[in-house]
Amino acid sequence: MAQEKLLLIDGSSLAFRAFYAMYTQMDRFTTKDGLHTNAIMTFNSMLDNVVDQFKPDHILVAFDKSGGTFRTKMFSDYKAQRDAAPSEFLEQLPYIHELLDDHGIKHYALQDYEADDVIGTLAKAADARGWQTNIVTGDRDLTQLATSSTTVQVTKKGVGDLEAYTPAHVAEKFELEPKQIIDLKGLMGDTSDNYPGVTKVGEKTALKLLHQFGSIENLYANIDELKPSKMKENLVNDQANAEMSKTLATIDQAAPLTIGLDDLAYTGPDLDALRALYTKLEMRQALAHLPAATAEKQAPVHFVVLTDANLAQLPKTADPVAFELEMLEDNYHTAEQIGFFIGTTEETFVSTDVTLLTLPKVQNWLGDHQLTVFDAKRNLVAAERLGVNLPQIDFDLLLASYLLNPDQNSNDFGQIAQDHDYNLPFDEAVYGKGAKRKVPDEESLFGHFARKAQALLTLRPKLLDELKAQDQLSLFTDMELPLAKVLARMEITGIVLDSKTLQGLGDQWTSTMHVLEEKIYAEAGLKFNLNSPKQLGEVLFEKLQLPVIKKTKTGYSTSVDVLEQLRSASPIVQDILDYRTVAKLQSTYVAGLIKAVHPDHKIHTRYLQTLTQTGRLSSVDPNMQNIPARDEGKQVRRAFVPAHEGWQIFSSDYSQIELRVLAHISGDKNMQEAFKEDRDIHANTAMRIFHLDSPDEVTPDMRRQAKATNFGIVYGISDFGLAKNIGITRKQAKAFIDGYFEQYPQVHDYMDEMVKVAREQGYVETLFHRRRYLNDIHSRNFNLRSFAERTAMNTPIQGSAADIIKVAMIRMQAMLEENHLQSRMLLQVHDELIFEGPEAEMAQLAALVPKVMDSAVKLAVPLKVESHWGKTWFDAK
DNA sequence: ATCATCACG
DNA sequence: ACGTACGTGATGATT
Repeated sequence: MAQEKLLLIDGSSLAFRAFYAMYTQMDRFTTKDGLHTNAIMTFNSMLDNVVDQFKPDHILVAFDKSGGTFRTKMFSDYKAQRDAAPSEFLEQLPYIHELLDDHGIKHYALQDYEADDVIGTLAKAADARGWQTNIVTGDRDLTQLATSSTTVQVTKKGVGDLEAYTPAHVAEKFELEPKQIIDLKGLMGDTSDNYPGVTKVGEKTALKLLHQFGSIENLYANIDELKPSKMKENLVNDQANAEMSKTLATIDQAAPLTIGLDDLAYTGPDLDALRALYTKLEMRQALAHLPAATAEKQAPVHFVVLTDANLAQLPKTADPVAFELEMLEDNYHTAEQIGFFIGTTEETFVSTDVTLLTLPKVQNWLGDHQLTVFDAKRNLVAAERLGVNLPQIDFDLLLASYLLNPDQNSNDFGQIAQDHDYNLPFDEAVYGKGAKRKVPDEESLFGHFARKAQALLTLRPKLLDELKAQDQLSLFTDMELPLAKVLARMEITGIVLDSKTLQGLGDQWTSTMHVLEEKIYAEAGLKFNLNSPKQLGEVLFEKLQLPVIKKTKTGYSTSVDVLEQLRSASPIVQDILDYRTVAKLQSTYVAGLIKAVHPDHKIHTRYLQTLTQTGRLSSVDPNMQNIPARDEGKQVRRAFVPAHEGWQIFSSDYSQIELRVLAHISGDKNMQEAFKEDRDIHANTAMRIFHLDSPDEVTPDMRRQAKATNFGIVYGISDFGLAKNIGITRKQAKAFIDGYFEQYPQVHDYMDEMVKVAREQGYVETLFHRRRYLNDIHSRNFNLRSFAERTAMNTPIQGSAADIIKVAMIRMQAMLEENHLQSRMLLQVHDELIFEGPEAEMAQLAALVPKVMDSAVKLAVPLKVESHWGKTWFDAK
């Protein structure tokens, strides 16, 4: 039989380390009931790490017992100087105990003794039995326990790394044996435990003495060997201290334990209990890593494999039907479709033959029922690839979950189900991840399908109730769900990319790049990797000795704002800036976009509808919302062309939508007046903050500064941020902001109000009741709290603007269909919609699109929309 | 996987 | 005294 392995954990010390390791981020880790979980989470992952690493057969976690110990009785000041543990820590301790119970790990504390003594006693017993022991602690004093079969693992900075103290390692570090560690502590004392040692003796001196004498006892027996000195005087005077300190530092290896080694057998966690605890504590990471969520360990489920012979079994029902067309990859435009399920209240029908869906019988059946899905857009696009229509999706678990709380950052079905207290294996657990992702055996796959179907039908009424309770039913039913269908249509339509045109541009940029490269190498006097900020930093700030303006945490900053300040210092700087520009265009917008073109010569982006915290969309594979719009990069837009000869690209954008939203929700009369009279809002702001009488007095520079201030206001202003942005002093920026709030007083009230609302109810809302929770609003950490406050001010503005364009998109799609136009909507870029259509329809679009967009919602100020069209996206400006 | 950088609104 | 503008995604380098 292999050697028994024992793991002893200093629970008190590790819990403390865990708490302080995440101390600065503490307020990010709280449950909705306000319980801090940072120590619990960190302790949990430390536990997983060490159990994984040492694979013990026996485990004990020892804690200090509250109240005094035999050491306090001996020396009343022992640990007396310590502050009481923070309440945020103490509230977590009971949960750490519960966590250990659920992990199946014994924990123990003994009256009058410290965790060290419990550990020391057990380690000694284990040594006697010839077991192999690892002790995990944050306290170096425990290294005195190291023996040939006991290793003391001490946490290094943070909690991730362990330093293994074997007798050999102790010898290497201190030239001492483990048992001499207590002599070391006796001489040095310990400030954290508050015992004295010998005056003026620190680690250096203590080590020297011990190398000479071996122990405190031997030192005092032979003290005459020391030449007279201040140190010797101190030693003599403090002999009692030294001896007492040594006793205090000595771990009692014969503590009267009421448990023994045989009580410590470790057989693994109670996964159901752990899952329940993790769920209760909202520990999503931990839940995700729980190995239990595999199909095998789930209760068996029933399903029927659908074939063309048993289609008649699909029952007619008025109840909701769960549906999914499953793919293992993110990109549903191209992913292999591995199967589907149709789940009714009674039975789940499954198949890997997705062509069954194309049979008229199945299509008709699907058309006759209300479908409940996870990710409507994904299913719509995938079905369309088969030529299948899903006309009646009326619930989307992913979307509903996102609206209830947008900060869920997962789109794993199992994860979302678990977030709503429904136990469903993660997709990741059933399918694997990364290179290991594959279609599982049919039994697992179909079992997973059937469980998902049940989850959908169970969670649907629950989430609908919650949406209703949060006043978000209309947001869900009338906005997000219809939008999913509109977005699916836009993604499927795609936009044609003229790769030849783009490649032509790319060739020019590539040659510019080569010229600049050579020039820069010559100026630098060496060749290096220009794309490496690290190497570039060395060249600029070490070789060329340019002044360092800013540092990043890894080295010198070489970002644009830094380089711009260095432009006059050396001609190399401008060349680097130019190189950066063309390198970016070439790699991201030429090579990158060409790589993303589908065989139909089109780009089919995917809009992420459940990602942003504000309600905006985002766009991936490729990102079509950050195509260059200014300067040379704008040429890229020439490569985006209509799908047909004689068609054009048409674009409409909201003018100043965020400031108009602000004027509306703040109710500010002065700002509303400016918009009602269609004035240039930035010039208007300039007149007000610079106290001018006429628009003629506004200089371009005043307007620029006023514009930056307007933006700053929308972002949740700070004088520092504004100062940095427009290159004025912080004092001047402060004056701008004060002036601004004087001129737009209700904007000021709005800012205060949003922060107050966030504090009182824990979240802020948009015009359409989109919600964002701001846990950090109560943080004691200035940075986190300030960030939450700015977010409270910005989110209703950015989010309401996002709501408005979403409404416009839904109406716009309907209008295109009603008017039987060939034109179609292709892209959305936050405040802008892009279409393509026959040249003959351009005039109609020019009338229709702005009308739909500016009437999407009725605000206290008008919405203004501007339109352009032309042969390419570049020309639609 | 994370960082620094830079593209967009 | 603290050290900050809001929301995103892709790239190449580095770990």
